[in-house]
Amino acid sequence: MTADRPFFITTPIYYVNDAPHLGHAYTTVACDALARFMRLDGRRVKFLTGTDEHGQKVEQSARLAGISPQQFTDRISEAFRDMTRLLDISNDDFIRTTEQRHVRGVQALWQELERRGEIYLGRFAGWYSVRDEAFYDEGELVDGPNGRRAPSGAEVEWLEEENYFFRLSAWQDRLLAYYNANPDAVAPRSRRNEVVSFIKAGLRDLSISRTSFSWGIPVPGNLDHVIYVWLDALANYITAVGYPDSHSPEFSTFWPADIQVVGKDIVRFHAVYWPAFLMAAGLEPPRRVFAHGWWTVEGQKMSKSLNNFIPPKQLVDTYGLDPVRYFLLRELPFGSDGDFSHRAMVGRLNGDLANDFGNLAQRVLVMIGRNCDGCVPAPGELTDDDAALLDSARDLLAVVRGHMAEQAFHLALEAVWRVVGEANRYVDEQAPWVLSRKDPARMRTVLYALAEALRHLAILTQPFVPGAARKLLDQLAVPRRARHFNALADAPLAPGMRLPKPEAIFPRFVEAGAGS
RNA sequence: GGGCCCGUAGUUCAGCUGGUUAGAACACGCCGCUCAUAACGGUGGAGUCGCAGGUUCGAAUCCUGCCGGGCCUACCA
Repeated sequence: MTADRPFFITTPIYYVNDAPHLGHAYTTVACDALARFMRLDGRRVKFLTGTDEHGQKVEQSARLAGISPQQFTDRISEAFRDMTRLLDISNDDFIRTTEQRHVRGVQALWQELERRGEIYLGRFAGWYSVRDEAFYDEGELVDGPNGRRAPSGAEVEWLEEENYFFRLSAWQDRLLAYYNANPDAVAPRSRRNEVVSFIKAGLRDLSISRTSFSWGIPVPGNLDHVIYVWLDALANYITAVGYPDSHSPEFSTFWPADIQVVGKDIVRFHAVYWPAFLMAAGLEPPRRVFAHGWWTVEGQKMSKSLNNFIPPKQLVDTYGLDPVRYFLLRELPFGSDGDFSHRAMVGRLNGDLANDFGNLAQRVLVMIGRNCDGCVPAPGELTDDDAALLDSARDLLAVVRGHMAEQAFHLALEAVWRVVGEANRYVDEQAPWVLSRKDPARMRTVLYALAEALRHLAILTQPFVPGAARKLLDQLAVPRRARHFNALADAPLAPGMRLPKPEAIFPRFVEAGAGS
């Protein structure tokens, strides 16, 4: 038993410059599935998400909108909270970098780094792009029509700033040693290799303060500077568990995080800077940083020019929440890039969900309703066929658990659906509609085996399609307290239990305008 | 420029350290069933394994070159 072993999982905190879209939904849903899985498996989970609210771009966007940065940030941050409700996200906390607990924690982290001699005051000079909020090397600039530009095409200007620096260069060897000793600390493997070769290429000290804008956390002891947004943002993962009070029960229980899920674009911040900051402050790095891939939409990259960012609300309104969650987790290996298309979405929804799983539940429950007085039937002696089906269902937890330990959602779901397929074959082979006339006792055994298989499937799919799984468990009259993974083996369906009238858990998607 | 990855049935992809007729899912054809959300089950056809060489008794699987596509290469969710 994994009694109460803590599990801390985080999404990135989302930058409030953008409205929530498919990409944010993806990261968040993946974390939610993992968090729900671990809770059902008996772990004590803390699942954190939130918003990143400082920086020059936010300051500018607020000015454009004619409101204060705080008002601006309140508004967008709320949109992300709306998204968690929309997607039925089970986060235990939602942190904002403008909150007092965070500001205090970041300043404490700064002072700790300073005390340990990891920070020094220097000068930074380079080509700066306001739009990108980034400095570029001479060699990175490209020639444009109006002079030299950033690789992104943004205008650049020569800027010299007094900056505080973090001694990142001093951590190169220790980072390499860490990743050698912990080969799974960055996943998937290809990302780890990228990170390692990046570190091997040599690390320069990192500028960690800015004087060109003020919407940020002030540097303790020097109010001309605000703390660089990444040092600010990354720290949310520890300020949310109580840092700087590193002896608090919350902190010692949950830090280091078990897994921090990020998009592949920000893997370097999380796998190079972040562990360096932590080690420099005397703290442990996260156990794993997992970088997932990017979605295209109908074969095209999501971009501002195409304006094809899909709002999560639109997806849920069109397909329903559970189908969207299922699609995101089933369609491609976590870590790979993929394409979101209407055609593929409907294929999964009607194929996997409605036809395979939903219809299986329906045909079994309807037969029970008609032939067993609407009560869980009492089984007789089991045949080898019955036992084979039940064994497959019972073996599923271990298989799924193994895949979830590696964040292989698509394999976990594939394994579950193999049993769905097996159950459908079993229905056809046993033909309970024939048995209802010829051998009612045998029919009851068959329907019991099917109902019990359904119970396993419903319990195991809770992390992925919580709404539909809940409906199915209700229809099987499984009590709320018997829905965790221990109940799989401990609480089989009780014959005689009255079942409610069955109702489709995954309605088919019918194209608008499709003839009747 | 440097580093890394990929190119396998109509489509999306599996094929680990080389070894009998190259697999799955979806789509398609045929058959069965009729409990069910016109769902389910069975069965079948379909591939020059990017191209050209090489190593080997034997390569989709190793090596070289070429063509095509992608990713990383320092402060941008």
